[in-house]
Amino acid sequence: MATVDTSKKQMIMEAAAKLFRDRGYSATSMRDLAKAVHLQASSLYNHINSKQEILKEICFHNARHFLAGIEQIVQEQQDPAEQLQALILLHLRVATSDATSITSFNDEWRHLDQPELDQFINLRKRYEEHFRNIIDQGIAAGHFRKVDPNIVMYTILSSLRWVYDWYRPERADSIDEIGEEIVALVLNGLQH
Amino acid sequence: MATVDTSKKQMIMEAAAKLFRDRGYSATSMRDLAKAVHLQASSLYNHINSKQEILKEICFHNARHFLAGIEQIVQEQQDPAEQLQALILLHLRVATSDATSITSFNDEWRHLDQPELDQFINLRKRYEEHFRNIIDQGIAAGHFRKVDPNIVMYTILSSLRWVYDWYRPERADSIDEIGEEIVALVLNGLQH
DNA sequence: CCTACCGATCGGTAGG
DNA sequence: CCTACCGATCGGTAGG
Repeated sequence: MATVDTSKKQMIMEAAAKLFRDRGYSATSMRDLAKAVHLQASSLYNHINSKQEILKEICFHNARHFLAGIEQIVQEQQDPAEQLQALILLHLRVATSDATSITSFNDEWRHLDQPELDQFINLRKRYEEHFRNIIDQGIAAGHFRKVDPNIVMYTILSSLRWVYDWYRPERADSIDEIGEEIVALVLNGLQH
Repeated sequence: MATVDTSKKQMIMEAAAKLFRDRGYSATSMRDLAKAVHLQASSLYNHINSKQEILKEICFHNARHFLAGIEQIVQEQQDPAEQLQALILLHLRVATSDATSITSFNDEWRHLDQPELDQFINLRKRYEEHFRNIIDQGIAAGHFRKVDPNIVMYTILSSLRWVYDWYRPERADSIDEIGEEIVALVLNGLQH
């Protein structure tokens, strides 16, 4: 007995991610969420402990995913240009497998309470340091032009972020084609 | 008599933009806003009509600003590469002159009620059509590689969007230097 | 998993 | 510009 419980929690988590993405954390009420999974608001608390807890799980699940991904890339790939390409594909792969949750992760983390807020920001900083290192090494090795690593990093990260809001699986272009275009744009630029 | 009223409303609007940026529209209460301008919540309503109205003014002020800007660029500049460069500088100029309001414009417009929500989305569409036209013409004239105009547009728009969150006037780099780096990155790419 | 309900807070109004 | 207050809604609990 008591085996479907985890899947019910999963359903709640996914409905919450969708609502957080569409309306934001603050504008989503527990009654909205309850309605989405056909429960009374009070019944949600048999599966989750609080609204904050849902946000925490979404944010840290994705943060760990990205951090583990970039650490693997840094270990496996040697060439900075290849690392950068793998990084872009990592973002796109995560985006397509878990698009709703990642938008909450991107936009709603600021509603985390302390101390989780600081913990989250630290995970993000660790990720960004890896990212900057890749660019620094690309410059040092002469593969990249002498650019500001911060500007390049934020330009790439934000262009990938947009894909989550914008990409719809029904579209003709596969996500790989979009990835290749972004990689080409960043590496080779727009001009002939 | 009654002359300082407009400046008091301005103070409220600016405080609201800052709060909307930092906490989001829904998580900002009228009591928060009142405290920021040293009033009682009820006294706000001598200067503004509703919380929605504040959001409306912020969103449409910026939307009109961008639309007018791109229409002027399209008329004045001939070369697509120059138009693109002028467009990037437009975004950065708006960002530095009105950084807080623009973040609300970017992130909080979804909390607009109807029919303003649809009106806003239409303004945005008109802006994006101009943007795509510039890229299309650049490709047709042979100035740009054969890229997906949508991907290029969103990559550029989102990389500029990030600057608002990230740029602090105290920093060493001037906004023009950042702009030049982004223009160079988009036009020439990262690789040697 | 539900009914019934809690104290707190919300956007906004009445009236001066 | 304030005091006093409205009905609605919030996240969450008690108890079964």
